[in-house]
Amino acid sequence: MHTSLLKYINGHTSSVLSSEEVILIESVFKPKKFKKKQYFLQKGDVCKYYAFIVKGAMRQFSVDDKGTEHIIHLSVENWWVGDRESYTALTPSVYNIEAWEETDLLTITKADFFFIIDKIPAIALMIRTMDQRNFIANQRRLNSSISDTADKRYEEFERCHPEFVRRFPQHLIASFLGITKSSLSRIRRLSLKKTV
Amino acid sequence: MHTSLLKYINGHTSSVLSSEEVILIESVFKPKKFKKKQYFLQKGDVCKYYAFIVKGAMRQFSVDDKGTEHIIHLSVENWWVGDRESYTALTPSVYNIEAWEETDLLTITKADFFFIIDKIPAIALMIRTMDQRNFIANQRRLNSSISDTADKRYEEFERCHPEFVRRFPQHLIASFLGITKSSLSRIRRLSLKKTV
DNA sequence: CGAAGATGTTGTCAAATGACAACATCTTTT
DNA sequence: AAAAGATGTTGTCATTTGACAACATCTTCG
Repeated sequence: MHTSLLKYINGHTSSVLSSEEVILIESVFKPKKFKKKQYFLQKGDVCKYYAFIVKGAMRQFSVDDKGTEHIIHLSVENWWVGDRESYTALTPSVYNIEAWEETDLLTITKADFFFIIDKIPAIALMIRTMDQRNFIANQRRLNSSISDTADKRYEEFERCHPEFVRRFPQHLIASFLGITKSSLSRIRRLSLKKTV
Repeated sequence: MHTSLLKYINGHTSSVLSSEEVILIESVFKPKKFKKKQYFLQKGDVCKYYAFIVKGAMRQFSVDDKGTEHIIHLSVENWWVGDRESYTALTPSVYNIEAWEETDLLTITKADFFFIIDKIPAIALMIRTMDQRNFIANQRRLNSSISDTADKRYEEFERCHPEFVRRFPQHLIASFLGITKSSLSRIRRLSLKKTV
């Protein structure tokens, strides 16, 4: 169960984890299984666990006054899920996180995470790299959301994340891009005409 | 010149910097002055320095095919500026960073930054906290950009960053929010009618 | 002072998008 | 198999926003 996580950690660092480190890591990450539609986090609750996705897919979303859902993140294998704000500040989350497929997670508490950050240099490095990537990805998404038109954003999304287009239904992707499902449907029809 | 930076670093950690650490920090951060409209980073160049703003204000923006500028960040005293992606990957930046006012910076190279991260625990902690905050801020901005209407986004911006509204012209704020200056002008007129 | 530039508002029109609903498929559940 | 639910498309109409231009201030700089 932990092998994909260990690979992930090693992938972020030049040295290899020692066997003591591996044991420590395996002791703090608790495997949990989620069924389709099962919630990992519900709005109003504190996010007690951060989690590494071993297998499956999840979505993080907010719900506005009108009851409309807005997709914040779509995540699959080898990604992390959790609400960082709630996790570190211990405040009630404004987001929901739900399994979209049968999902295997490796969960870790805040205390354990802080503990292994200090104990294992590779983890500290991994976090820095993760934050790094996240920073850049968010920057790009933000840039495209204020700079590009909806059809360009979708085109870009399709190009960068073809597996997501296959794996998540269209209305979730529309919501991720900040448009309605009808609008995305029309954008796709028009872009088809162009290429044909 | 460095006092505001030292305060900033101490503000992120419970312990206080030792005098050796202070000397090391002062040796790697080089003060630089920028005049209004002077570029700190130009699209196509590698971002060789990250910088702490001691005094002044800067803007980071992209320019699209049509020549339209899009504000990515507006930054003032006690904020950091730089293109993290270009800085760490040493790739040409797609952004411009320009002084909007007379600005005093404390700049640091990537090599020096990595060096002091390993040497000074408080710096490592500061970076983690910075990334943390950035992560959360970006998450919120992203959430609002896909969930809220333009008038709500402006209202929120005004509420959270009143000093920015005073300090930067309206068309930059419009661009930051992802709308045109005309549109923002109209949104403001309508919101005035509501409150009156 | 006068010219040039920056900033902000408004008008007009077109394009993009949302809201809402109906409908057709397709999948899952009972 | 039948029913229920999820997904995706399309139509209609209203609203928002963008594009573009004109204009009024206001500031900056020679």
